[in-house]
Parts: sequence; structure tokens; C-alpha cells
Amino acid sequence: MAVAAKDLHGTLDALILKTLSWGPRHGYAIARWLEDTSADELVIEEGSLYPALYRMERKGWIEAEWGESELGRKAKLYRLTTVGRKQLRAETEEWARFAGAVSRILLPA
Amino acid sequence: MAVAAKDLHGTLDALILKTLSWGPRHGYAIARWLEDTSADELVIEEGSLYPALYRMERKGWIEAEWGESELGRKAKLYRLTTVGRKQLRAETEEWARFAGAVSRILLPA
DNA sequence: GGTGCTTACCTAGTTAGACTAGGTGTATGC
DNA sequence: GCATACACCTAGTCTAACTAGGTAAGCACC
Repeated sequence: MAVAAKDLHGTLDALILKTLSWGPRHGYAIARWLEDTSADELVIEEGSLYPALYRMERKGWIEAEWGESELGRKAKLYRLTTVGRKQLRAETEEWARFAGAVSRILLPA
Repeated sequence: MAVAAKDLHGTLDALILKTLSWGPRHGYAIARWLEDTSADELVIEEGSLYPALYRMERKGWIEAEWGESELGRKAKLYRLTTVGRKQLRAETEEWARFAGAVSRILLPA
């Protein structure tokens, strides 16, 4: 059984932005999608998720609106802004460079 | 020009352990080696490095001994312990899983 | 001999992100 | 009636890395 990463090490924002790049989603669904897509290798704690969403909303990367989930429940739907899309590109690039550099040192060629 | 990563996001310990796996080195040389090897994509701040070395010494991953640098200066030489070597394997594996999961989500296939 | 650069180490205090550990309320299934 | 899943929220803590300093020795240079 895959032991999940304990710490998202600064990648949470990028992961959320990427999730929303596929279309608007509510918080709970973002967490579920990331966990499913990573085969539970990433675990998104709610105590990390919701503060991150506020942070990103304040920064203008995402916008929220109350609506309904697929199951008909009250849910806060988030979607990417133009600034957020730009931010996603920047963070993706930064991740590629960082992860590449670390991997070249840590992992066998 | 490569803009260096601002934050090592929890990889510093693994990077130090890996550096020492090639043989004993003093703190300053560890930083130089990592920066050179990553073509300056990783920057090791001294305010991060020395506290990390203490942390790792306390945990028994590395051992220190005063000696001389290649240039004949007083320097504290660190080397991996058996526990540290085991820790390096664990952290490398953890990094591979984590970076893989994040990359599969963020980066285009 | 003074000035500046590099080597080498160290530390106090701050920041930021994710965490733990709780809480609310609604709906569904048994 | 009770447990579980859905969906959101928050206070407080932890940790790693950061900024921004400092010490000291050796070297080159004029």
C-alpha cells in the first residue's frame, strides 16, 4: 500500500490551479480529484486545502461562487482567473526546473 | 539565465545526504558541490545549511569531526553514518514517488 | 599596511506552508 | 436511530527554510 506523502512541500497551489484548469470545481471535489488522480499518493488535508483556497482567492488566482455540487448540495465553486492561468504556467515551469535539478542529483541516471 | 529555486521544499536533507554519499565533505563544500552540480539551479543558503547539518547530526545521520579543507583551512568534516545511508535510501524513494505523482499531474505527458 | 575577496562557520529571529484536531450542518443508507 | 459521506471552516502548532546579520583566517593587490 502506497504510503502517502506527508507534506506537499509547496506544491499545493500548483496542484489546485492545475485541477481547476480542467474546469470549475468545489473544494471537496478538488481534493478528491487530486487523490484519485495520484492513486492516493498525494493526500490533500482539508486543513491545508481550505486555507490555500482563501490565499489564492486573495491573490486573485481563483474566484469563488456559491452553487451546487453534482450531488445537489451547497458548494463553493472555484474557477481559474486569467491571472491564475498565468500563475499556473509559472509554477509548472518552476516545478519542472526544480524537480529536474533535484532528480538529477538524487536519482540514478 | 536560470533563476534559482527560492525554496528547497524539504529536499535539503536528502541533497546533503546524497552529497556525503560520495565521501566526507565540510559544510561549505557541500553547498558548493550542490550548486555546481545543479548548474546553480539550486542555491543552498548558509542559514539553511548549517542548521540542517546540526539537525542531521542530532538524528545520527551524519558525524562531524574538525579537520582541514583542501585549502588547508580549519573545517568541520561530515560523513554519513550507517543510519544516514539508510535514511538516504528512504528519502530518495520518497522523493521519487512524490515527484512522480506531482509531475504526472502537472506536466504534460 | 590597508582594502577587498574568498573561504568557512555560526546564530537570532521571521516567515510561510502544511499540519493536527477539532468544529458545523445536510443527506443517505442500513 | 446511527453511521457514513459530503461539504465547509478554523485555531493553534510545527518545521523548514529564509533573511540578515556576525566571526575569523588567508590571499592578492597596490
